[in-house]
Amino acid sequence: MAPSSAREKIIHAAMELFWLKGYNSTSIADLLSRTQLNSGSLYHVFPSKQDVLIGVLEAYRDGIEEMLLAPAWGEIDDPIEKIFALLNAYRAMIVESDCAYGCPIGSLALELHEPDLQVRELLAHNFTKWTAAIELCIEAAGKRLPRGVDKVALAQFVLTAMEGGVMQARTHRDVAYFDRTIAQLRAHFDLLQATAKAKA
Amino acid sequence: MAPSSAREKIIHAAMELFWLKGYNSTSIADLLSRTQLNSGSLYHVFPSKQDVLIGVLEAYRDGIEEMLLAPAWGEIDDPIEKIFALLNAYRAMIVESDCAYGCPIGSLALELHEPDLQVRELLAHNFTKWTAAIELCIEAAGKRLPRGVDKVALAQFVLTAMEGGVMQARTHRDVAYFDRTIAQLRAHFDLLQATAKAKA
DNA sequence: CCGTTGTTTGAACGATCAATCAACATCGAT
DNA sequence: ATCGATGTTGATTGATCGTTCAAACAACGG
Repeated sequence: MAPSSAREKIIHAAMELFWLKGYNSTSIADLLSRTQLNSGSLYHVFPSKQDVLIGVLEAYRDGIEEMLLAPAWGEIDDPIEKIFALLNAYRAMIVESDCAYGCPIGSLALELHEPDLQVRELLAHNFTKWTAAIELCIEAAGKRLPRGVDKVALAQFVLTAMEGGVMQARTHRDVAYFDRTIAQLRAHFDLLQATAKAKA
Repeated sequence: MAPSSAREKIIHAAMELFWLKGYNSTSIADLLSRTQLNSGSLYHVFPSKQDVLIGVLEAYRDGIEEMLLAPAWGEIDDPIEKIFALLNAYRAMIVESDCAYGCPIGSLALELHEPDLQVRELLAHNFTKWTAAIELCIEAAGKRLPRGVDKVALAQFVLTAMEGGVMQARTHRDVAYFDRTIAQLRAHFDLLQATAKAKA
């Protein structure tokens, strides 16, 4: 690990702390003790705490391919299996944290009740990039899905299932809630594929 | 409106403020100015801020029938339509708040990162009562749904769709994201009903 | 009228928060 | 060696947070 700049250190620590404790519950002091920096250094790089958040959201946005999609997909080729492999990566995150933490973007999206325009747009952009990746999978599935299917809506539905499943698993501290949600989504995809086949 | 007790005033104000601003961002001072009470009065009724939260979650839990289900269902009899009528009630909440606020329980569930056991159990209980109501609808739908369908999982899937749809609508400040999610859920129910019919 | 019990008052407390800034260190360029 | 630019130090600030408590007040039975 190369000696990272103050900026990188802060972003790295903030990504973890915001995920663990949320934005409001993470104090500047938390970030300083974690990074071994002083407040002046932090404020030299980021004008305010919100700018740290913006940096974090930009890092998630720019890293979605290599940090999330690539590790989740590995050698998987089948487009529909790629969707469920991504969902399985979230499952692993849930299990790893004993059902305490879920999707960092989703948590922030619900925690920040009146975010600035810039923050809200970054949250939205993160969601959009996520669903765009799913959309590509759906497109690649081609004729296995019915002709008339709304690809945008279906991709957003996958995100919905992930976020809703994560929320319930976290609340009940039980992955089974996530698993049942994904099983239902799988059933939905199976039904779609069956109808596509029937019409062919 | 009868002269309510201090306890009722605080719970009422807290339900609104926690919904609008979240738990952490709502200060005791906010509650006091809203209720025109003094801090001593509040702490005479609730030992701590967390006890206010507990009171709020109990109020939601105990009021789900008459505050949520009854108004949403009105004169609707068809069990499957009752499900979508409930979802439509959430849609109305989203629109009314200009896509700023969603499900109060879901927001709290994601905002509180390390809640006490009692708080977590109350959050979970709220979800459970919600899905139990959906489960009754699914059961009432009887043979319109396939025999082997997992009723518990399907009910939780409805909650998933609601929470995920609300989250996206809030983040994008656009109800269309909620609508697309519900449309997908409707498609899922339609497919289930079609297969139930085909097998009959 | 007194005494008792239950409730309200609101100033005050210590903790913690995000943010500041004058002084200081580092270092490449000249 | 000197200088300016760039980055760092960390004590300090003022605001706000949840919470406390001695004193005052209200209601009511005896």
